[in-house]
Amino acid sequence: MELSTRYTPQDFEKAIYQQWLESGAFTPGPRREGEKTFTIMIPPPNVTGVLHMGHALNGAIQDIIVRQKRMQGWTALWMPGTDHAGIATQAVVERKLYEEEKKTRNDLGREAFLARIWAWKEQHGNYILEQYRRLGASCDWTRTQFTMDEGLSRAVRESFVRLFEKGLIYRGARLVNWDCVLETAVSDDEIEYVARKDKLYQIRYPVKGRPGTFVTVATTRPETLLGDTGVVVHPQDERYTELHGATLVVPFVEREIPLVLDDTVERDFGTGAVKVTPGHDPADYERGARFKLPIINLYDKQGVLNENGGPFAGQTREKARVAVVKALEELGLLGKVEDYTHNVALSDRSKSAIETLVSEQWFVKMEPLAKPAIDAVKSGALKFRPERWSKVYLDWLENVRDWCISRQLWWGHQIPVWYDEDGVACASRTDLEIGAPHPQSGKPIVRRDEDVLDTWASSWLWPFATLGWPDITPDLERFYPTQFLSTAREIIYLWVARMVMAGYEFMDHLPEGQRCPFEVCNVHATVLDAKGKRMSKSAGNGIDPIEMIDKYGADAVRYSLVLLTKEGQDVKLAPERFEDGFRFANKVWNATRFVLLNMQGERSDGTSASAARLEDRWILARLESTRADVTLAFEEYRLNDAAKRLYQFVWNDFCDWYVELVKPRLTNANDPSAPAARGTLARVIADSLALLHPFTPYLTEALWKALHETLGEPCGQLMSATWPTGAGLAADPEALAQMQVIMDAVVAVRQIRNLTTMGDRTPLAAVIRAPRESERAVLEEHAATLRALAFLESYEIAADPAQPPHSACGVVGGVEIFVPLPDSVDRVKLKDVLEKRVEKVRAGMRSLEAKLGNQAFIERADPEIVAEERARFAEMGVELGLLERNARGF
RNA sequence: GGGCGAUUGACUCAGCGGUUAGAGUGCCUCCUUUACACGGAGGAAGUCGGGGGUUCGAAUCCCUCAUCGCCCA
Repeated sequence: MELSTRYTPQDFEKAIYQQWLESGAFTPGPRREGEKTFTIMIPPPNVTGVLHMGHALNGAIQDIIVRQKRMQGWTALWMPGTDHAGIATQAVVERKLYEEEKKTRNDLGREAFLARIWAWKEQHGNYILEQYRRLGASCDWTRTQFTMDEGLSRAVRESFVRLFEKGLIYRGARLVNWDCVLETAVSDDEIEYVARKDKLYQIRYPVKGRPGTFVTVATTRPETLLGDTGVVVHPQDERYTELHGATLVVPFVEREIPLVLDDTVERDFGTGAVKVTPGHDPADYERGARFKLPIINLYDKQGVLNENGGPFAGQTREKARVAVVKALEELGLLGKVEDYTHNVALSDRSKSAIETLVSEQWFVKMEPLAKPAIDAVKSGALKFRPERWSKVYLDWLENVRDWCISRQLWWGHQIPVWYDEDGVACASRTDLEIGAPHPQSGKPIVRRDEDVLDTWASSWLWPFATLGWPDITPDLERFYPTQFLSTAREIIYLWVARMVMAGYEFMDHLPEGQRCPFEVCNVHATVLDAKGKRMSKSAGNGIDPIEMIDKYGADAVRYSLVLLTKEGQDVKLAPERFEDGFRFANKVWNATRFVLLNMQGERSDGTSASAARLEDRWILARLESTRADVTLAFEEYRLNDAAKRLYQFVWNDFCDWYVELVKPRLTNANDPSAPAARGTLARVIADSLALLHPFTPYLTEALWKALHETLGEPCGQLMSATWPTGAGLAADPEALAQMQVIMDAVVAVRQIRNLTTMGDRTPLAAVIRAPRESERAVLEEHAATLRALAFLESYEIAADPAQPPHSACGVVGGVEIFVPLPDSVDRVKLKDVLEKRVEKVRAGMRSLEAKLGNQAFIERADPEIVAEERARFAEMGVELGLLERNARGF
């Protein structure tokens, strides 16, 4: 296979993905005796979703991990799917219906409308999963799940009925967040807070029986005064002492309400008097409950004032606000009106202001479910990465509130509850007929609950419902519990905590210790834009991952993201950052190309060839330490460390040094060490491709094939190959130390070349003074290597040779390298360099000297450290001596 | 309002108790040497946000302040 000189991912990514799919390697094979399974459940994206950079990052993380485990021989499963995103999807289809046909869902009726949503889902619902494929995701697509599919639906119903029967589900009138546009309750988590410039209105409440006396309160929502049932002040607030026990009168509706003493009031805020509207504010609701204040509901489902609105009944919230303010002004009850910026709660979906109101909803009692989920983290059964997120998780669970699970929507799992004529509810695993007898009361069933369940009421079952639960299927037994979950921080409560609760609650066929749905919860970085702001659709500052994949290739996108994100640390991302990964991919491509061009159709065993030279041993030792480091990093899910290590190995060790070292051996046809060089090249590049494969799967897969074709070796695909084991490799500290001497010497000569602006090719002679046997022996033995890399024409190595006249000097440890220069070359810069280094080493020695002269250090520091510092001091002394002597020599 | 994180060369980030503080990009000089100019060689560039403290020793631990940001309410 001929490789182009440039890395062009567009040429092969699609074909390789197709090859993987056809090979069936994404699907775990048949069950094997003693197999270890490794499962990742994808956080199911919304069916309406479009891949954003957070998905891309998270997708890359999951794929990298699952691919590496697969290569290590685990039975690896990455389970894909989508959720039905109740409100979001219904809203999309409703909008479309209105735009195209000017119809509402009510025009169609429930059944016909649901058919429309299904049709939409069939057509568009796979979009985001297709995008995951572009990324290279090795999900088992044969198992793709959707939360509205039959399997998940059965699980949802089973879980509901079980909780209902246990008394953990109840119906009650509670304060809920109401979306007046979509006309449904929404959970706390479907709300976003937006800072908005508004007005703070002061309102004066007349005190009953004391004309001319008022209590002034401040509010941003003056229309809610119609629902006020009290005003609170702090008992110690002297401004109100004489009004204790007074009764106030709500304007317009003439309701008499008490002035209540409450020591939780912040005296310093505003006027110190606070109106209480228990029907429409969560804090007021609690306060109202404590003082047994009545609850008045002002609004209907659309946010229009009802009969309790007195003269304002029939107006919308917005209109009523204006009208109330105007009327207050006319009555002289309006005080100061100030500009005020505060956070307004908006519905995620409709972006309308959330109204808080009391309504009948279904709730799940969370406290009993939370307990095992708390223990899971406390006992270490579940670990967060980074660890600090466990605190966020625990805080939420320890203060958990009951979960409002009913939604006034059509798209979703309809609540499996039926009522008899008295309104007695029962939950059922099978549908009940209207008219059939109620299982408890025996009276005829008259209706089914119309509402559907919150989407999270299905996705919290994801880790086991996707594996077949409520049946205890072979898949469930094989893949549950899973090992790794990776997600965004904002759904730690929404999803992660609930999945853990569900695991403990429903996996009761397993012993307690095996119920937690995953061992590790990885909380990935948040992707910010170049200015450090969160990427969002509304801000329009997002970078489209697919656009980046088109431009740079999926491998570059994956690698760049991982290179950029240290575990969980937020990342500022500009589109140009993807060039990092692209350049690296190009480097890998060309390094492999170099190897292929030099192979001679065979793969000699570089690791045992007698002609192996120092650089061969060195690069193999570097390969081994890289392999070990990368493998360990994977075990600890430190992908950033692994990616950086590989970058450094491939680019610096292999390309910059080894390939250059080996070139002369390859071009010389008679060099007996050429086969060893070729063998080493093949070994290193093959292992490098394998180690890189999880990060850059497409590129390495393509190169793997090319390599083996060139070698004439049969090979399977890389994604199914074995993770490098390090067989035949050794740490070889001797080779590492010896190469270091050579490399330092090469760099010293190069520095001289650059400083004297002599080109790389100008032939130079060198005289090397190496009084120490250890260094001299290495330099003598590998003089040819040094000569080749430093482009030396001649060289002389001795313990104490004479310094040639008019020469430059480089000092490396105890070694001096003299390079005689033509008279035309100005040596001033060389002197500067030496003097600068003298200063630097002196400074280093001064601080070391102070340290070693400090009695406390000698006595209290670790003796090993003291010995090390002494040795370092001595070594620096040697170097300083040489530097000083040579600096003086100018 | 509560919690968390960040602050290290021009930029993006590593380093988290003992280094003469690192990398990539950018910048400067040189090099078209047959893997790659999406390249190679060399170089300049940082009092590690401010102030206290702990320690023989602090970029690293503690306190505090400031700025930016994220999550939650």
